[in-house]
Amino acid sequence: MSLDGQLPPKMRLLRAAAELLAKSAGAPVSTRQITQLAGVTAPTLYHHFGDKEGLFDAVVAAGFEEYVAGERDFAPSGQPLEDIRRMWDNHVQFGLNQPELYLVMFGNIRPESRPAIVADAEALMEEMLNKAAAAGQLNVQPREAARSILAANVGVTLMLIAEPASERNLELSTMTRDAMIFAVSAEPASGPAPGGTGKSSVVVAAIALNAALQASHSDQLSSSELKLFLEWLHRISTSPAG
Amino acid sequence: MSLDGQLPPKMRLLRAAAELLAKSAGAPVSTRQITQLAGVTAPTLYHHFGDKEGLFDAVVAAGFEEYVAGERDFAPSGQPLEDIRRMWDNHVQFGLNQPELYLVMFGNIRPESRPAIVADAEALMEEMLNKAAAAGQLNVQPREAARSILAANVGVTLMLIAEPASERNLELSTMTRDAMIFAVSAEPASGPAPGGTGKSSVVVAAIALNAALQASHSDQLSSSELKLFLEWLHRISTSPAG
DNA sequence: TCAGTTCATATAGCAACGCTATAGGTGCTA
DNA sequence: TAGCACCTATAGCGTTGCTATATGAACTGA
Repeated sequence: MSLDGQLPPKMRLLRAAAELLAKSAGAPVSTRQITQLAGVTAPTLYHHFGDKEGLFDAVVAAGFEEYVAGERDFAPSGQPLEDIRRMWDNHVQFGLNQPELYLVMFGNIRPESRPAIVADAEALMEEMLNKAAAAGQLNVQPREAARSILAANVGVTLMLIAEPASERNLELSTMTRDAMIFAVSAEPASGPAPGGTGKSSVVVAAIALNAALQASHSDQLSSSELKLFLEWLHRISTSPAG
Repeated sequence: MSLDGQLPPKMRLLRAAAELLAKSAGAPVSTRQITQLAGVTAPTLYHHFGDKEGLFDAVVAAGFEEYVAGERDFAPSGQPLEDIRRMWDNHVQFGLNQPELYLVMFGNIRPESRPAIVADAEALMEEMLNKAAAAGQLNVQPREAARSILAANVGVTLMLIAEPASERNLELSTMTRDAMIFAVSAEPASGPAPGGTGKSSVVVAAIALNAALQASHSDQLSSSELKLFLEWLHRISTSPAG
């Protein structure tokens, strides 16, 4: 029940802290747990890391190496915005794979004291956005874009971590991701714009849906279902009190 | 040095906790501090609130009242999306005005345990988005839109709180805000949804009708008919591509 | 070779923490 | 007046982060 291999105590402390942090389902990890698992006593921890936070910072630094490695671990696709998309997804996945570590890294917010890790992550994203800017694909400054995208990325990841694993819906991530990337990109808008000048009445909405259904050929309903659906739609849209 | 007015101990505890929380610049607040300021002893706290977290939850509940009041404290502009914008700004301002309280409310993330406050805030935003949907101004489900917008809103607010007050740049907020609102909106002049996956007018119309039906109480269909009708409507409005 | 110095670890314990077993006081109802 | 429910206090438990002090090991210079 101890990590007393040949490694020096400093390493054993780091590994013990990381391991306990990963296993502790949100519960706080005590220095006594850590030192016991590492097979050392309290003063050793404070000799090497100053205090508990110093140890955690060191663990975070190691975690950040892994994070950065993940963020770089794919060949540039040649499309910077596509790479940003992958960075986003990697960020979310990192958070979901190691939620405790992620919370220490990005969730441990204190007023007026910015974790260094956030600045690093921003720099990483800004670097990638610079390529997009160089390719004329950005309509805002890379730094502002990076801050904005990262803020949303962290917000989404925190939300997903807070949800029960069974209810997690990654569509929240992809939707927010594409919204942010689209907003900073300079791609010329193309395609038809849906018309939605309707008022809030049920009747108007039903009529609009009716017209839209007639025009398109949606196959979400079978023909018999569609027939009945249209009949009800008609009944609603001819309702006197909308 | 104590809040021992005529108020009952329960109230004094609540006020003491709120006051210490507001003043403690990020530092943790102990139960001993709270009980001393309130002029009571430890068991009183645990009698009324169960444990420390229960007391904090009560403080948060009071804070949430204030938050909700702020979110509703403006006359509806008639333009739901403009109201969403104001909700966003109010959210950020609330966080910057009371960072400690905000961090307890939205920053205290633990894996797999969602703060009730988040669900409430989502419901609040979803309510507003329903109006936008009813007006045909949304191209995604109000619930998904609310989750996405709120996630980004929280992320931005946390980032701003973490920054030194002198460096805070609210443009981060407005930029992210407009990006999110634009992404979920179906405004004609605005172009298609991000990524080129524009929703067809059928989907927009179906979402609008759905919202309108929820809002009104049309009796044109029987309850069993309505149930099936809504199910089909859902199938249409979640269709991957019109 | 050996005293002097530095580094690294252990023993033991402090103050503060969240929390509680137990008991006493208060005010209401019967 | 008796009984009961509610509320608060005394005192203290176990755990927390951290440290004053001491001991051993390794290196250094004469």
